[in-house]
Amino acid sequence: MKAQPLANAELAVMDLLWQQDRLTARYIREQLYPVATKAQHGTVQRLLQRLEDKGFVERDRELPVHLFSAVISRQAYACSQLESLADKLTGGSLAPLITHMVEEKRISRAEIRRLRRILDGGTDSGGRK
Amino acid sequence: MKAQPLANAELAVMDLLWQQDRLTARYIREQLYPVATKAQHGTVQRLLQRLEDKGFVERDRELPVHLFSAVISRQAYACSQLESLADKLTGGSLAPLITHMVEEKRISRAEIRRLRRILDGGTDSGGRK
DNA sequence: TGACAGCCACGACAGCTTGTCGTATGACAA
DNA sequence: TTGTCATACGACAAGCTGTCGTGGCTGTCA
Repeated sequence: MKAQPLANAELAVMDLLWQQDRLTARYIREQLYPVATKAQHGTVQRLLQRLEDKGFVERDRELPVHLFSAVISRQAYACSQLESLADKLTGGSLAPLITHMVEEKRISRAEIRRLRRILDGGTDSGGRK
Repeated sequence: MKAQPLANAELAVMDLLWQQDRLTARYIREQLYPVATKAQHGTVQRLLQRLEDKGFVERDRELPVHLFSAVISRQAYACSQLESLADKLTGGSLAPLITHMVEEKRISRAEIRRLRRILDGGTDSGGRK
């Protein structure tokens, strides 16, 4: 799953959809523009439509007021971004990235412990590429 | 170190500078545009100048033909991109990213072993945040 | 010295994306 | 019928990216 990157305003919309599924455009507008002028209706609709075009958002057209929901999860998106980062910079491998972060002490010990626990779980279940 | 993202053509230049330090603009042009028309001189110069403005590249003006070199390493750049990715998507933590990748089996067992070895080294040396 | 080649500096431009706005249209209730 | 709300979509400015062209400087060679 190769997801193209999201721009800022788009990410803000996705953030809402990742917090709560099935939102109306109106609710999203209220969150993003608390003091809404008239025009911002259209802005949010535009963002939602583009996100739908890109395959990030799905809309339920049952009711006249559509309900929007995220197609891919935040973690799946983050993961795909991480993969494309690794592809571009380190030949697809995470090791050089993590190595550098550990050497530069940009990961706390707590985080390192947490990561190790995750990786320990990873080989138990017989990870196949 | 918060490095802004690099565009494709810029990344191609950096790739060359990460492979060999101290290159002339001419050499870079020959690599990027093997069948160079006249105009591509300027293109490469432009890219190099923008990279210099952004702080990615340093130029040695000693000789009339400048020598260019990368200011930040590939790994440092990759690391900063990874951090900004984590900041935007997972509150700055790597754990959710890695968790998802392990669960979805997007990391091979060999890679997991390699990562664990890196992390084991990380706590020995008493990592301070 | 003069002509020429190679390089640097920089202005300019088209194409694309992003965020925004305005308008047209349709559904529905008072 | 009129007003309200939502969708659909055309349009646009701003920013970034990749590209090109021109002008100016420096060095070499006849």
